[in-house]
Amino acid sequence: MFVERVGTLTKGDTAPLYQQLQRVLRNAIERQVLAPAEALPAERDLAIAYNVSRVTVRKALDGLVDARLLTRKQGAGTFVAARVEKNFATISSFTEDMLSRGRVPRSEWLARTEGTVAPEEAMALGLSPGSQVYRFTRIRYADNVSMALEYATVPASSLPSLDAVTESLYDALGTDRPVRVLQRFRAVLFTDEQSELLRIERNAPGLEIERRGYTQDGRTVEFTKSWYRGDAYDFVAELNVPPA
Amino acid sequence: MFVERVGTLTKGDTAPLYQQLQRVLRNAIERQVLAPAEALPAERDLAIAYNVSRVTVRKALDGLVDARLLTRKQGAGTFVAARVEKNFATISSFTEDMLSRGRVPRSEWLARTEGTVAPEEAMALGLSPGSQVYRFTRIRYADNVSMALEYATVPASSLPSLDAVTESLYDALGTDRPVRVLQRFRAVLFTDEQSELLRIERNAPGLEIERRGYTQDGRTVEFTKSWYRGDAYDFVAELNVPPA
DNA sequence: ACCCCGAATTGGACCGAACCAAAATATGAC
DNA sequence: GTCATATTTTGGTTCGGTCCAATTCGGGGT
Repeated sequence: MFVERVGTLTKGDTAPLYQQLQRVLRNAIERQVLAPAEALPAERDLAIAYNVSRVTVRKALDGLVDARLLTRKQGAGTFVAARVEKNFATISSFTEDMLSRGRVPRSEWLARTEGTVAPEEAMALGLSPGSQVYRFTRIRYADNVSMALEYATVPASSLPSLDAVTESLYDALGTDRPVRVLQRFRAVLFTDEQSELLRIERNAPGLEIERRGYTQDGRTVEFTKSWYRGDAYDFVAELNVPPA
Repeated sequence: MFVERVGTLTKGDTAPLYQQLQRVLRNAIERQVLAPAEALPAERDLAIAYNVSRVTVRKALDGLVDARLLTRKQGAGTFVAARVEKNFATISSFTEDMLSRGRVPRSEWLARTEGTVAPEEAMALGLSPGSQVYRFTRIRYADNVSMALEYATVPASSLPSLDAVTESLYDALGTDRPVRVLQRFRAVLFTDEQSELLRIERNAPGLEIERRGYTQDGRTVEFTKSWYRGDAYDFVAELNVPPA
């Protein structure tokens, strides 16, 4: 039986059924209990097997389909994705990014100030002139190797205090953590001043990244400009086509 | 009445109801008939107003919510997103990218060959050794200004013939068009040879982009490595957090 | 063996209905 | 007026059904 192979829904679990089903299937796929390209039982059969309605099964599958773990073909069936791609891309802060690569992040503070929004910031953050903002300027290190210069601006309303930020800005933001960011990349040459701060040779190439972070409800909570060392940093991103 | 303000479902339209509802709402939002932060009628009321079931209303809203056009708050209501961001990011080929910026794309072919996969390509494309591939090498221009050097590799099985590609590779791919791409960015210095091809000064910064394109069903159909001029090209991307 | 066609299977779209949980609002006590 | 509390409103989850459309597959005919 399918249920025995992949696992059952935990009795007593208060989470929504469709999420439980998702978890069970996701696990099975990740540990290859369900082989790539393998067909799942029909939705109607899954519903019977797990004793839930087909609507619930579909809602569970919906999530896994747009997480790219499954593919559906009308008339044919639902299949485990042929090639399960890793959790690539999907935003992360510098801190999290480094940790996920097995490196130790560290920051050297250059400045940490409170002030009134500058015009450019007001535009980017969608704030009215005169609003208070916090600014954070840091040199970022990974395993004690300088990686980037970072200038972050955050609305004062999104942080309890100026020194709420220790290492990770995103941790400090808490519920105001961005769920979505827009980034602009371009290649530049480091200025002499920047080279000195990062202690790298002059005229080295750098990746200039401008980032705007948005909360769930669409507020802008982060405007960050950074310069990454071209020789030490790769940025990986996933893009999708618009849904037609 | 709400329906009069935003529009009605077209009678006789054979498209699924939830898609029609989506279209109507999307239009209203885009042309500001529905103001940002404005609350929509309750789902139950929408269902009555449009004479569809609440399930259908929810399915329509679901789509708009994760397209960031709406936000939902349990107990409170559904609201037009405060800040409607443009269709940023969301992959496009060089051709489409340039057209959307109002520039005229052009290519200068350096090579167009057929051959057997190289080890690096086989790995990237997930092909077995010995498979046939097409390779396309071009200099890309926008408004007759050189923008990038591009080396693309595609499985022969995804294209009818080597010369199916005229300007846009993605057009030629047809149904095998990627719906998702993974990109790696890094900043580098152009080599002397590259500088010469692009007719730019030596030691200029460039954006090195490695791209893998995936079709709907997870097959890799594109492996492209390109070098963009740092002074002429900005790349914008949208990232999301994983769904927990 | 091969090909065409109808039947069975499978996902896709919809419906009406019910109950839960969070948020907003009305109510009443102080 | 103020504040705690009950009620209402709103989205969130789940059910059992029905019909449609793409795909697959078994038969029958050649």
